[in-house]
Amino acid sequence: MSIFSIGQVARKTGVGAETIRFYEKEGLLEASARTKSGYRQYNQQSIERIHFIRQAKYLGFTLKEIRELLYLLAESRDMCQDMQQSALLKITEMDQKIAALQALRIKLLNAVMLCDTDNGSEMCPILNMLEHEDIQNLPTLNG
Amino acid sequence: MSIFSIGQVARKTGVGAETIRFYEKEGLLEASARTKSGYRQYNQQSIERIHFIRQAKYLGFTLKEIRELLYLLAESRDMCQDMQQSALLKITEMDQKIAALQALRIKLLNAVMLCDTDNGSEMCPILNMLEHEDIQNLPTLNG
DNA sequence: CTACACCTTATACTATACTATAAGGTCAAG
DNA sequence: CTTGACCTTATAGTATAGTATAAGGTGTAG
Repeated sequence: MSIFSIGQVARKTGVGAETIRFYEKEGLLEASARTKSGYRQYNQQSIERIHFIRQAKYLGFTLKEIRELLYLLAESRDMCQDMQQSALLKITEMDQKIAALQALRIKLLNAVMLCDTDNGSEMCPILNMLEHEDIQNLPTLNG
Repeated sequence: MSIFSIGQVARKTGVGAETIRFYEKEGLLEASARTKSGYRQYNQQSIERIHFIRQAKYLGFTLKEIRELLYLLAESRDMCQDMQQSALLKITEMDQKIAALQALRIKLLNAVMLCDTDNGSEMCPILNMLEHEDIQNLPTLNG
């Protein structure tokens, strides 16, 4: 398994090296192994963990929440009742987030659909896009 | 149609009055009507708009993005081609967010399912919950 | 007409999540 | 054996999104 320096991980993940150190300080990344001279050493798993953090951040979770998520995901093997309850709460929260995003998506799509499709020779771009299947999971309108 | 003071709106939305003024300053809420003495006046629509802002924030959008979303939703009637493209981009982004959340949800659910269901007399809480249909849209595992 | 809750603006402070800088140590290439 | 790109820590600065405070005006109840 190959080992990466903080700079290499930074380039691979698109996250600044200072941010990676910051995540370590904040307990999102466990303190990595070090070379004799003190350089941090990372592996493929570290990179995936950073990707996970960025993704969760993008989905509206705070670093504190992401720390909890990582903990829940990591410790699943010996999860106690409390942790399971906590995990189920998170899952329910995600269900609600998904439903809310779907509603917002449809709202915006409806707004777009109100456009005048008869303006000149150009076809409404939304209809164009749908024909080319650039949009996945087309919902039923007003659904 | 009834009219509300900033304090009433704050109580109705659970958002501080200072935050409502802050949103106005940031262009998320149009400058509201005023009484002769200068008091802000809000209506039901203002309240819905604030709910929308909070919801979108919760879903991981920045205030800047929310300002754009509000604009796209409001101006749909005379949307030009550019705005439509912009709206479609947002919809695609939301599709990706939804897919990512669904994936994360399943990941967490899988982690929970690894629990030992034979620990004493108590049933695994996840199975309990599923039986009681507290969780909507049960996904196929590993799907 | 005076409390008291509420409103106004302006300004300052806070938390979160980075991002940059300084001062110095490491390491491979030339 | 020095140059330059990299690493280290510590500390300071920034952007975003509020949150609090000060100093004062408004409105209604007693």
